[in-house]
Amino acid sequence: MITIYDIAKKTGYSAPTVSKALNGTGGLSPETRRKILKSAEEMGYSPNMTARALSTKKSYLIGIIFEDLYMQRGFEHPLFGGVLTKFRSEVEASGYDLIFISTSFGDTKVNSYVEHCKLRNVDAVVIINPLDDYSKIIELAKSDIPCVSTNDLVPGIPAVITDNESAGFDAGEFLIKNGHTKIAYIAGSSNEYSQAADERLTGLRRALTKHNLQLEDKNIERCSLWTREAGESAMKNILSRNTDITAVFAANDNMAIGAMNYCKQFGLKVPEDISFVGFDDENFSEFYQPALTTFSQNRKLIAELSEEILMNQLIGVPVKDCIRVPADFIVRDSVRKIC
Amino acid sequence: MITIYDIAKKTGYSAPTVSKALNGTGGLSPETRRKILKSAEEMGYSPNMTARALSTKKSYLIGIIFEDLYMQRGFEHPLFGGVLTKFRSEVEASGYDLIFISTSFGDTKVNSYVEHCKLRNVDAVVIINPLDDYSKIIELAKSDIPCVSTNDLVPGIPAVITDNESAGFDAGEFLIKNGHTKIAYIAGSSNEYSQAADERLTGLRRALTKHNLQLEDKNIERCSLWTREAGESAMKNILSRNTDITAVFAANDNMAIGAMNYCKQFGLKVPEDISFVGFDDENFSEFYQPALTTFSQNRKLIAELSEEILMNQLIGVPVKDCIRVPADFIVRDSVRKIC
DNA sequence: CTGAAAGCGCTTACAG
DNA sequence: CTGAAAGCGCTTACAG
Repeated sequence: MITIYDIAKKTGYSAPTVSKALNGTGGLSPETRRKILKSAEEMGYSPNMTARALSTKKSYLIGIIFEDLYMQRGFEHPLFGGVLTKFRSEVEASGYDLIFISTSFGDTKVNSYVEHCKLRNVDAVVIINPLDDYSKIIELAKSDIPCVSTNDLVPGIPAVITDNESAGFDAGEFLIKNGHTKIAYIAGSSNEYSQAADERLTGLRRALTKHNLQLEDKNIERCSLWTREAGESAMKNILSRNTDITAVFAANDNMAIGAMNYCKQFGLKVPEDISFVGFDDENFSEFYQPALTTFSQNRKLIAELSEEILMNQLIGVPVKDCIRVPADFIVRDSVRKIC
Repeated sequence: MITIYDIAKKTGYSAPTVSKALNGTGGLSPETRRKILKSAEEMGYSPNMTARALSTKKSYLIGIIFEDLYMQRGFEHPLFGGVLTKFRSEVEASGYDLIFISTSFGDTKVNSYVEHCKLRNVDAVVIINPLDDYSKIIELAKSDIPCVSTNDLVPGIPAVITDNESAGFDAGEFLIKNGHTKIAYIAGSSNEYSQAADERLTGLRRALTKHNLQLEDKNIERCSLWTREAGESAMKNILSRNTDITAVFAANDNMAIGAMNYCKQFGLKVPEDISFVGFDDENFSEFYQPALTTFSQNRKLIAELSEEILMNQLIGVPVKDCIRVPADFIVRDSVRKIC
């Protein structure tokens, strides 16, 4: 490993001068700067970020909070995986590296995101998806570490989130346009900070209201999970109360598929007897029979905008509290037009 | 931020003594150790890994090489995403953090994995999938940085890889058992370091030979990519030469689906007229019509074993050059039994 | 059992 | 324009 002292010795300058040449700071003469840079190049010098970080307090490290307890899909999660892929390429182009932040770190019993961030000296963090225990995110929001969130709306943390309400509205409009009036809604849980399920419902309601229709309570089913099994049991519950619905908006494709499977078992044909709209555009959704009509969240745009927000915070430019990103509606074969 | 000097001042001991207490090193009296630990706890001390790394040369950082130029699926890649998910949890339990390593780093024109590793002082690196330019991996293999690879076989780097040949053999046996004798093979490219496609072919050949059958050259199609489109054109080429094959082993599900789509277009029914076995068990494969018979690579085991190999290298325990991990065969509906 | 000294590789005032 | 000094937070010989 070659250091600035090696370069200093070789060129006859002092270490601080070498440092300034390398960083383009300080009023060095063009000549010395050139000589130092040339030697550095020849000697194959590369800086030690650890030492630099220690003295400047800037690590060029961005922490990633990425968990998926809940869908258990890890990096293959239909939204989070895609966001991370694009976020990584953006951040690397800006000269930062990505490090995973957890609530634990080996035997040093770190027990919070903030602590792990301090430990590693990260400059900022992107919250792609946190654990269920939001107290640790609140703690992070209150710290002085710049953050951005791509899924949750937490006070004090700028967010870039899919415009769920508009998507819900679009789903409603589409179903109504296709002649459906008795519509059901199924979704997983939401909480104070993660409200996608509620927002999609609000949008759906707005569309129905606009057309003087109603979403009856008995046609709404909320589960704690967002799994296929949850979709199945939600559908079962709805059909046990009410069999005259003609369409279902499911808040994710997983649940849609569980629900459609149940309908088929129940003796209903999809979409002849009952239509479906999902959410997420999982890569299996085009292959399900019938191919599922759904929404694709704009993962790339979410990643780009959140990276921009982080970088702006790092240079002190004010940022918006929350940017909503439209989802793309993908029409396939799971909705039937009824006259 | 509170440092060991703060603890030193508060307890009346020196910084080195505090350091020793915190690390459990040096022959401190139980009493001082207890007092220092207690104060550290009370003051909410957490160590600065950057400073520690600078003085010890140990960062507790594992570099991840993860690219997917080739399938363009990023973290959603059917093999790599799952390996990374599990690898991360293993490594974190061992007290290490994960950082992404690229061939570039901002304006400091880092241009190699080794350089990026030195920059960040990583203790070891896991190669989940590199870029096509293997010279940079060779350079890494020659460096003194401990590595493990989960997909490629590079001299000097221990590897944990799916037992592709056995899987190919199993695919062959299964097809033969179901009465197929005219079998085709389609796959993407391979190279010196990444030989999955060749290995699967070797296994298939071995099964055929065992039963005195032959895999004719005109029934083998190799593409540069592993995409759906590649599968489609491979199938087209084979059918243009020879229409009496009854089964195809495709080296990944993507290609299998492209090929099946082409067959359908061509007027062949799957599996009535032509049977298929794929590889990877993508999450859409169960939904394709017919549901695809395929292999699932054991991502969790690959991750566990490779983490173990890395940790062993870190403590100087000798490790194996290459461990092969069996893939699970998943029988669905895409192979027909012909009498 | 404890601490003074030096060092890890770098940068930032400050002086000249 | 250049360099001596001090410091970032920690650890490792070494001395007592």
